[in-house]
This record gives sequence, C-alpha cells and structure tokens, in this order.
Amino acid sequence: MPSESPTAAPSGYHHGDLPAALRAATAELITEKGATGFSLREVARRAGVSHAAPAHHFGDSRGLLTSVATEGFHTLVDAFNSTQTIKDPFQRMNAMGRAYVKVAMTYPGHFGVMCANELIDCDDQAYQAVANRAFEMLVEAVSEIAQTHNPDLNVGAAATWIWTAVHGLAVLLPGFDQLDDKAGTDSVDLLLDQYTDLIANGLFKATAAYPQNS
Amino acid sequence: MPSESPTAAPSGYHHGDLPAALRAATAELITEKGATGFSLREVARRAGVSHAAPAHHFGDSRGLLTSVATEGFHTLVDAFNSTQTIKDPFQRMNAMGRAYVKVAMTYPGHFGVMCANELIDCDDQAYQAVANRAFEMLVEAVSEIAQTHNPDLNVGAAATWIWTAVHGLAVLLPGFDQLDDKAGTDSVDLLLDQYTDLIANGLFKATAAYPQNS
DNA sequence: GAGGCTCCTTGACATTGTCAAGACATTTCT
DNA sequence: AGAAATGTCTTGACAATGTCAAGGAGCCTC
Repeated sequence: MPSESPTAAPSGYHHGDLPAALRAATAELITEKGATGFSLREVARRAGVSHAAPAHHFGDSRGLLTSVATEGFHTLVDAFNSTQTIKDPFQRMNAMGRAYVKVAMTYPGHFGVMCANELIDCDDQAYQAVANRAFEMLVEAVSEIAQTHNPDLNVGAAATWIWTAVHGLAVLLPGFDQLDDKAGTDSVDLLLDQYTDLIANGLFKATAAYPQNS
Repeated sequence: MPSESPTAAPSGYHHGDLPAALRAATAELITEKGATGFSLREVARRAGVSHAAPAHHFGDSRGLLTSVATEGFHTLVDAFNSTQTIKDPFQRMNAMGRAYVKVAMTYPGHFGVMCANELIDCDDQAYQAVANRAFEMLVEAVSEIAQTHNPDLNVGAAATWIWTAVHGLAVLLPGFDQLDDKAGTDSVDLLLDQYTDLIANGLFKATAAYPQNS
C-alpha cells in the first residue's frame, strides 16, 4: 500500500509517523467493523495516542476518513497504471475491472470509504485529484475503444456506466455466497469476464467473445 | 408513499400512528442531513415523543432505518408495477430505470438507506421480501428480452449489472451539476435513454436505437 | 539559553444509543 | 363493573463519542 506522504521516513517527532499510523488503524478498524463502526477515539487507542491526537493532523473524523479514501485511490491508480502495457483496449478495460475488484477485496478498509460521499469530504483537493485521475484512466480506455470500434460511442456515459457497474459488483461481492464456495478469485474473474462481455456486446450478443489482441 | 402497515387507521394509542410518524420524521431528517446526520433522539424530538419511544417499536436505530428502507422498496415495487402494462421488454426496462431514478429523487430520505447495508439489517424478513421482489421484477423484464432476442443471455448477470448501473446513476445524480442547469427530469430521462441504448447494444452499436414496440 | 514551533495530552462539555424502571390509558377477563 | 393484563410511552441513568480550549513537552533557531 503506497504511503500518501512520500516522506514516510522518520520525519515524525514523538511517534514516527502518526498520520500514517492513524490511517492504518482506521483501515484496520473499518475492515473489522465496517465504516459505521469507525470511531475516532478507538483509532487513537489503537495507535497508542490520546483521543485528541488525530484532530491535530486531520481536523476532524471526516478529515481522517478523507485521507484514507485518498490513499485508497492512490492504490487504485497504481493498479490501473500496471494495466497500461495491455494494448487491446477491451483487455485493458477487463484488467482494470479486475484491478478494481482486487483493490476492493485486498483493502476493504480503504474501499469502504473511497466512495462514501457522506463520510468524507468530496471537495478535498487531494482526494478529487486522484479520484478524477482514476476515472480518467478508464475514460482513456473507453475512448480508445470508441476510436477503434465505434466512433459514435458516448464515451462519458459509457465510462460512467462501466464504473458504476463494476463498483456495484465490488460492493455486492461480499454478499455473494456462491463465490465463497468456489476458489474465490477465480470465480470473480469469471464474473468479470461475463461483465466485459455484456459491456462490450450488450444484451443482444452477450455470448460473443469481445475482440482479442486488437 | 404507501404505508408499510395497511392498518394505518387510528389504531394508535396515544399518538395515532407513531411508527409511521417516526418513519416520516426519519425520512425528512435524512433528506436534510444525509443518512449519517440521522439521530434517533432528533427523530423522536420531531415526532414530539420522548427519546426512548422509538425503541419500543423498532428496537434500536437499525430497526427504524430498516423499516424506512422497507417502506422505500414498497414504493419502488409500486412504481415498477405501473410499468407492467408496457409490452416491449426494452421499453419496460427503460421505464423501470426511470421509475428507479424518480423514486430516488422523490424520496431521497428513503433512498438514502434502501441500499445502506451498513446501516440497516439486511437479514430482516420484510426487507428481504420486498427488496427481492423489486429485483425479481427487473429479472423478469431481462428474461423476456432473453427469450425474444438472445436466448444465450446470462439473465442473472445482466440484471445485476443493469441494477448496479442504474443505482450508481441515481447515487451520482445529485452531484451532476450540468443536470441542475437544464430542466432536470428531462435531462435525466435523456441520460437514461443513453443508458438503455448502451445496455441493449453494448459498446459496439451504441448509437442504434433499441427495438421499439416489439 | 530563551523564545518559538510542532506535536501531543489533559480535561471538559454537549450529544448520542441503549437499558431499566415506572406511569398511564386501553383492553380483556371474570 | 372491577381487576388484571397488555400495550404505549416517559423518566432517569450510564458509558461512549466528537469536538473544543488550554496546557505541557520535546526540538530547533537565533
């Protein structure tokens, strides 16, 4: 997990790097008890500091959660970046979907607040910047599909629609019992292949494989 | 808005129908301050009862929110029901999407908790029953599309994917500034037409209109 | 070594959710 | 009709939470 502040060295003072420790404790707590089970004082306790220490770095609880969300989006952007080598835009889109779900499953504490509009400050600059960057990377892939396969495609609408569909999948995933029975990751990838198929071909030709290797 | 308890008559005692009044106050409060701004005591205050009165009817705050969510799904099922007269499954699907968004915009207080898995009790029987019913109605429309246009369609995956996409649209809607500039409802319907187009035809033939009137 | 700075602690306050106990109107039983 | 039971709501209390104000303690600079 990439640290949000590149100067994660022992620049710290009493604690070493309290902001990072608080983010880690927050992610851990949310993983255990969900975003609503979060408590500023409990996070402080886990980090071994007083209950008001977080306020100094993050203002209020919303600030801390926003920072965790931002960190999560940085991880997502990194994951998206590693799909850039894939030439075929459909395969890249598929890989981005897998990356999205993998981040959600690997860092549930971060994922739980990344799109929690009510808990975080969506107007935060650092948050907006990295969140927009992530979305833009998807837009780029869709845009390339439009150029190569369908110039009339409404790129913005298509990208929004793909994002929300994959996000919905990632959100609903923990509730899918049948997935727990199987290998887990494998079946998720399978589901994402079905999604890609549907997204590429729509309801009419859902069984046709999307184009491979350009 | 349909009452959850059909015996909404003055069966009540001191108050008339306190459960309904509490649900209404909850929806109003969430509309104003969001789902996280909700507070049991504030709801009790608005309903003019003591702070512990809600507990008698709903157990805890989760119970009250679950009841509001259930009421919201009843409204959605009603809205879905009024689309049953539409014969063409694509048009019906489109109408269901519009109904979904309209419910979300008309009853934001209910919509804010209908899918808030962390705030409500998803295992609640009444909630599950009506939520499943709503989803099943969408599955029926998709299933009909499969029968008439694409027998190989993965109906379950397609329905899930449509649901999450429309849900994502409804969630993101308040943030779309450009929609506020225009007439509002009209531009939302337009967006939904684009969605329907994308869902029906996929990324390849996105500009082709979906079939009309069977 | 004195002032200033950042980092963190301590203490306090209003507010919240939940529980236990009780009050009071209505219904049911006899 | 009177008593008991039931359903409905109130009151009081408790621990926990978020936030604020004030202060202390380490470190740096001059």
